[in-house]
Amino acid sequence: MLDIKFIRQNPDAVKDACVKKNIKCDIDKLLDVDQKRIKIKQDLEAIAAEKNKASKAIPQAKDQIERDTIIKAMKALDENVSNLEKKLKELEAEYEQMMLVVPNIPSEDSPISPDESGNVVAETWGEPKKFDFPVKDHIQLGKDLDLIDTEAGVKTSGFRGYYLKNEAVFLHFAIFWHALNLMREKGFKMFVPPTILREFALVGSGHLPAGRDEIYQIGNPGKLESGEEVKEPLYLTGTAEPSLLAYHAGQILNEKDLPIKMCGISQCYRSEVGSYGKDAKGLYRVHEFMKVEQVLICKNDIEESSQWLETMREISQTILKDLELPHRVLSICTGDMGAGKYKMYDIETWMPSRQAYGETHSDSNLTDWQARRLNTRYRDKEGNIKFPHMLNNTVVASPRILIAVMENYQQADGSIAIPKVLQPYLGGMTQIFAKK
RNA sequence: GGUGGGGUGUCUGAGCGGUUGAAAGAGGCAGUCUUGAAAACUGCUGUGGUCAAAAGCCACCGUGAGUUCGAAUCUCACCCCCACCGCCA
Repeated sequence: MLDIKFIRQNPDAVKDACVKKNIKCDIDKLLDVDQKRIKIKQDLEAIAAEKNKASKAIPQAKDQIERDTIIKAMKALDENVSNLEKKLKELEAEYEQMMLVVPNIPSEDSPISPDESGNVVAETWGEPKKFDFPVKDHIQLGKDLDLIDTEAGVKTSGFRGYYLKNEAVFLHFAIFWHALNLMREKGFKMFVPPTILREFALVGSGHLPAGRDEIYQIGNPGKLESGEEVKEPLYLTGTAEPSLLAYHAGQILNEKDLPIKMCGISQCYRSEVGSYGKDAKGLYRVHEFMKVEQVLICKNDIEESSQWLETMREISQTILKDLELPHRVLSICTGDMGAGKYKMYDIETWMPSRQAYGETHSDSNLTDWQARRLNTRYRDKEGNIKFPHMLNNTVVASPRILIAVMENYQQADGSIAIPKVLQPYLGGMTQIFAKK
């Protein structure tokens, strides 16, 4: 969410952001609704002030007659109130709905383009390996070495279901262990956050209302006295980011406690309704996976948060470098970055079967856009209350990262070598062979 | 799932129809004293809106609705927390 005062003063900058981000949002209408609601609020406040004054006079009234006169006057004041209140309620609802859609202003250095074709390669690390034998994809490797079973997965859990098996299970957790250790060294507070979330957390992070289709909703049945069922909507989150950020929702933090560096490991759920045809095979696009996520809350200082965006990108690249996986960094263009973002990088890791880089990480600075939604604030040294900047980035997500590991580490004999850094987590295992 | 007790500011905690935006204490900030510190004493210390700012005004005591001239206080529903019982990884 942007500051309404900012929108009032800079309507053109906001409209420009809508165009660059390819987001439909009628700023003129928003400002019109804003003005109307302010006007009604002022009228109601004037009435409330009169009523308060009269109300205070009642206990001082010297007799019943005087009291009745005042009460009569107050009732007269009430005449228009319910009408105005009804109107205000409608306007407020409309206003809030619109405010949730207004995008953040993208950074000056973000590439401008309506879609992902405008993303720019910012950095490349490592050379895609040349194989002197025909490469298999992770699906084939997974079958041959009995590591992945998608047929059974689909049987039990439907489209995009999968089982990880045997050494793949250990590989999966070895990667997470390695990631968690790195994050602890970097000074992050560690969390296993909840994945069943209330609406406000997802509205706060910006995943709602825009991403409603992407998110699984579950019911929390309760019963009214009448026997009617009521449900508070609950959602399965697609990332630890909302639960980590919402941890501080509604709080006023102290500047000396910033930055707050949080790291969460959680299961992640994505309905993927918008991508039925895409990546239908294998582990690339699945409905549930596990992810280590990093989140950071820092001062409202664009230079500082911009620096943290780079630092968080480096942390993620450290994991990929440890795993010796070739990868590249994309500077994401305005049309591909999402409404709340100021600046965004994706990291893509080389996947031999695709003969291409595939997205494995996503690093974003949302400045104060989320903090305003979550009402997370801090008091600076001068005592001013401000909204902090918030950032998030993938540390590592599996099984997607296993695609890169399995495919890049496959050997001529059909086995898979274990990356050196992971071997200690696997009891010194160096290679995965086909089972007899 | 059942029964009982609760949700008040940074925290503890009082208030249970009308000068209560809210006692008291703790904490925090500033000052006096002190070589310095501690102690003691004095003062200040919620958020948001109107609003860019001051004064004024308005709103906020878990959330939402209601009763009333007037609600932190009464009614209803919901959410959450605590205790005990039941069930359970």
